[in-house]
Amino acid sequence: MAYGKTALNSLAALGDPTRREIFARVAARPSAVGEIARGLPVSRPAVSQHLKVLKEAGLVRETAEGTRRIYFLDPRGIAAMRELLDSLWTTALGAFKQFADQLADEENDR
Amino acid sequence: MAYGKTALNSLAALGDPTRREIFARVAARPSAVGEIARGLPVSRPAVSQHLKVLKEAGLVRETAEGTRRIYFLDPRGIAAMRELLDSLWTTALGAFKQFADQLADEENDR
DNA sequence: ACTTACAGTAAGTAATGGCTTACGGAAAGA
DNA sequence: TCTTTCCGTAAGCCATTACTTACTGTAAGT
Repeated sequence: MAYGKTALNSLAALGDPTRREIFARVAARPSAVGEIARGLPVSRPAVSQHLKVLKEAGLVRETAEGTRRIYFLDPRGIAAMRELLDSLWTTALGAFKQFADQLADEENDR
Repeated sequence: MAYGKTALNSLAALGDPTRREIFARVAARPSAVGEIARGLPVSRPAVSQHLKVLKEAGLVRETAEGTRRIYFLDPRGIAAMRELLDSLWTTALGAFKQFADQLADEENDR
């Protein structure tokens, strides 16, 4: 529980391939739901549902523009994931260095 | 497709809680499958399956040691995720700024 | 007021994914 | 070679969830 639930939810939200694709499109450029759905192999309501998950995960936000809803990246969610990853990265580097040294020693022993 | 799909896949691999725990244990110290499974609420084959996913995501690698398979982190996967997140961070800030400016303009128009 | 365009929600179905048990196979020791 | 230890794979089960169609609602134009 060392990390925020937000970051963990974000990771889980990216578990679905379709949702990853939607996320990538929103990341490329803020867009309306219809635009995002266009070209995707799933229906527009499906995209709406995915966007809801991404929103609850803190990865995207929306703003109304007429009857259209423009979705764009939420910096907070991205930041949370970055922090989580940075923390993992630190401990991982330490462990890996130790392991690499050990491997090198075993090489020298032959 | 502006970003590497591989890195997104890596992030997705960390979506499952059990898989995160396994990844954390491997991150803490390179270990064999049996060691990792010990203390976990799932069976050893389940751990094997999770490790397979993590491996395909480029997050871990393995080396044989007798009949044991030692799993350790793959720094390249971690690095790829960091680069992706850094890139996302930049675009997220841009999208958010654009959103904030737009809101400010609409405020002024009233 | 009527229509059109856009999007979220409900409900039911299909598919995915994580888990288990059972099995097979390679390495090391007796 | 026989046994033991370690591990990956196969098959099937079950809970979750992703998807579709149908519906409702809101904003804007005519």
